Amino acid sequence: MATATTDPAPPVPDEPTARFLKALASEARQQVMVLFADGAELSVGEVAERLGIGQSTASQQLAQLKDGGLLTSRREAKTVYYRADKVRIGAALDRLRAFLDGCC
Amino acid sequence: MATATTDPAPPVPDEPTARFLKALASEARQQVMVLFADGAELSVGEVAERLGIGQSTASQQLAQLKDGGLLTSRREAKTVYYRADKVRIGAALDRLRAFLDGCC
DNA sequence: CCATGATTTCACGAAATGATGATATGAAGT
DNA sequence: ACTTCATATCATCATTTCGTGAAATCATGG
Repeated sequence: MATATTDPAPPVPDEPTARFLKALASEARQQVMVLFADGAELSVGEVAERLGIGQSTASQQLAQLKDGGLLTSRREAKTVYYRADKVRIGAALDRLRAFLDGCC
Repeated sequence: MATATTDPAPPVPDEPTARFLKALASEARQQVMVLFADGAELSVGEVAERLGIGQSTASQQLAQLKDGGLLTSRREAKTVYYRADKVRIGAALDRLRAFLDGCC
């Protein structure tokens, strides 16, 4: 059989897509994303500075965007550089389209 | 000139796209959307019943989804029928892709 | 191993969002 | 006009999210 016993109520869209949507559904995080145009690579501190927000705030937003599959991070010595993850963004958009296609 | 005096800080993605994202960034509303598969047309009461939520809650969720461009409504006598708005959904996805394309 | 620089994690108050019941609006039918 | 049914709006409360500063972690250099 394909599934087990109970079919435990699918999360509707899959978890990754849900996280993608939540990550992007905040104007603050949308503004963060804009900074990463043209494959720009920015550290947490730079993001905080450019947006005029606290450094811990920036760190959390970036983490959520990374969790949502929009950013990747790379550590170089002490500083962590983030950049847009084109591949996963594309995949997320495809999943979103698939969900909307399949649901309506 | 193209713009006026101050350039009042662009909303980042346009308003409609922002509303689209916010509307979809809630698991409750995602579950609502699933009900509208295959062009199904449902009244507020039916949505409330199928999800086991209050009638006012359903009404508000549907309103937000409509505002986000995912649903249309049509009134027939006393009852209001909602259904998925394929056209506007497609447009929203295109705008979202454009934003993500242009920003990263 | 200690000091430093950068980021992450934590706890907290403030603001936004979510769900609910009660009330109001709208559309028919009598 | 009055009643009824369905939906929308309102006031309220519980939950979640957001932003901040303090403390903890992590990686490096001396």
